[in-house]
Amino acid sequence: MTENPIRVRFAPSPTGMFHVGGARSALYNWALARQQDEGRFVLRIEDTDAARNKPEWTEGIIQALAWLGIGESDPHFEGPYFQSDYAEKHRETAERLYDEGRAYYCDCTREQVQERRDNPNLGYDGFCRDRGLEPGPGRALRFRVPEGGPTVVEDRIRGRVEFEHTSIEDFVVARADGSPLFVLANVVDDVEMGVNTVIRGEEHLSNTPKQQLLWEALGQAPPSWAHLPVIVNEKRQKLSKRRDKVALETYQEEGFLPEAMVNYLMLLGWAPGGDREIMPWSEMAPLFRISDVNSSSAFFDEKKLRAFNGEYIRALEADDFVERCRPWLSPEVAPWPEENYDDDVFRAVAPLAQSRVAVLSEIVANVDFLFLDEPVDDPKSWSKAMKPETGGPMLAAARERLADPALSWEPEALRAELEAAGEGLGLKLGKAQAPVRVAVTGRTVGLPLFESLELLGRERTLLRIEAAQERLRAEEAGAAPAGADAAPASTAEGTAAVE
RNA sequence: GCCCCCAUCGUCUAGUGGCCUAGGACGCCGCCCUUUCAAGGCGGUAACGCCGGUUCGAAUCCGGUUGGGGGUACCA
Repeated sequence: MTENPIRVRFAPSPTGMFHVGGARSALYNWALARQQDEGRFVLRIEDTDAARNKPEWTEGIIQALAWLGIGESDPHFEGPYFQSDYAEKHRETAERLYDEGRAYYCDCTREQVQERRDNPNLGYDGFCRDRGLEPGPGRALRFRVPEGGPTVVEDRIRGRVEFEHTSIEDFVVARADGSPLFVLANVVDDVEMGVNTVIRGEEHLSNTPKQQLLWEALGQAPPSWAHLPVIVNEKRQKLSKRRDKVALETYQEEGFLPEAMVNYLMLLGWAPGGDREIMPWSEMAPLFRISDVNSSSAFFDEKKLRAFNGEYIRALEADDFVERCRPWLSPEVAPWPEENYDDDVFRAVAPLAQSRVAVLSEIVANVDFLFLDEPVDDPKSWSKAMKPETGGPMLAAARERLADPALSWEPEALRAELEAAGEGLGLKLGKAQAPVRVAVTGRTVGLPLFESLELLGRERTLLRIEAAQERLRAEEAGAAPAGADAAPASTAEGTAAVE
């Protein structure tokens, strides 16, 4: 027997941001569509809510999908379709439901329904079921839920789920103005587009019996359903736009690699087996089985995502890493004056930074000392490294040695000089390098120091050490003898600002 | 309230009656390496919610319970 090729769909509504849950859902759908030669991933933009819909939001959806590797260039991709283009079909279908007695008009207001029902637990009471109301102003169209029995949803993740018809109210399928509701429009479109497999979030599970009833009422065999577990925050609540970090775009801006994001997202509810987690999409996608997806909710763990991202970054070819960093180095966003930037210098340091960044945006803090006029002022680093007993003396010793014009300005020699300078003060290299590092880069942590100095150059290195010495002297002169912890620091900052 | 879903380390998961004194990964902790920080290497911490059944045998099957979650719109 030959199976019909799978037709899945991804049907986001434009909201101005792309939800990570939607991203996972899209990926699962995409994996399935690509497993069959004729498999199709249908993109439909559910743009009927004109009130909150902007054209650029649709573009955002397409771009986000493309970032994930889902796009128009692939033959498995179909669309995008726009729900708004099918408005006529929606209305026709609503009429048809009415004509065939599967739906009826209702003029009850919410208040009337509420007053009438004896049991506040029930929804609509079916008051207008047999009143034979004609279409007209103020009249919504309600689906006539069959009297007996349950509707059984066969879910490929959850198995058999039964909904007694007594617990499904006669739901509205079209508003009084004739416009269709999600529950109807969604089904009509799926029928129209030949969708045979619906994979979506668990929040839609309770819509499913209603939609299945609709498919049947339209004389169609319902699709194969699969409801994915919700993605939750640390408090185990569904990730919400309002309170959680859910926008794919945000992760992209921070410098998460799409490969890492895709890998991580695939693992939220599913595992390829064999104790493997880091796996490229090309290997992962063929292994994906919808029936193997977990049914319990999954916490979106950014820590683990970062770990994955770091792995992917480290695995990048050196040149690729440089290219991927570019967006954070561009003049529009970089903190340094444009003319200070030197691409050769960046290419030279990049390999040192590659194992040190978990997300690409961190590249900036790693290399900014090379392009800034002055190193950043980080008070914590300063106070930690510039202890009175060691800071000044170490800077002085370092300056003297590094100023020697005979010194060859390369890492090994620089190391030897600083080591010797430290020895003279009874400091091991670990301690000795700290004041120099802070004087030159502004921070206690960073790239390997001697390579950094080499790239910075003798002149700028010496200038920065001298500037730091000056600042130290100013602090000593200005520091109140009774000064508390915070007092010298603020004085220091004030001094630095004047410079 | 009502309908529905879910339940293995802190987290994501492996596990579909014996291979489990429960495996991997992230996190966390320790050690090594080391010019800082990373990276890397080595080691450690830590889970089958609870109560009953079924069975020679249960993380795996059944019932209950507790606890989470989703949905309850003329939103999508």
